[in-house]
Amino acid sequence: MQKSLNKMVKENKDDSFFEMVHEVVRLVPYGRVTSYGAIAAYLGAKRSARMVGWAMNASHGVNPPVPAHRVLNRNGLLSGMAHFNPPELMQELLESEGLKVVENQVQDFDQFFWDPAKELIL
DNA sequence: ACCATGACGTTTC
DNA sequence: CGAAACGCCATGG
Repeated sequence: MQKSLNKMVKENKDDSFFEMVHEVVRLVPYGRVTSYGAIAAYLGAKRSARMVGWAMNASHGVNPPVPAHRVLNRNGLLSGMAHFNPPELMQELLESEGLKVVENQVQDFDQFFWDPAKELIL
């Protein structure tokens, strides 16, 4: 699954896809959330939402840090919580930013939704 | 080139 | 509401 550390280090100059994803996620404002699909769409590959999620897998330990807790699936579900340490951390982070989470789902998701393609101006 | 693997998304049952 | 079937596509073996 993960590249060998050796290869990782050797290629760490590119990471193009991961880099872009991380970049966008870092731009998500405090207290706002977005979705994998929105990010993928913003990057021009709206059918590659999976790749976005995959990129998040590589967001552990990168610098600067990536606020992965602000990235949810299309339903506002904390689909990535299983990858946090501990899993409850994701929800706690969101709640600490003023969001309400019930049953692993962000309330008023559409209200806090931040779409890079619409709110971000290059 | 083929196959498996996903922090996804949409549709259908 | 949950589960499953597809579609999608980058990466790795």
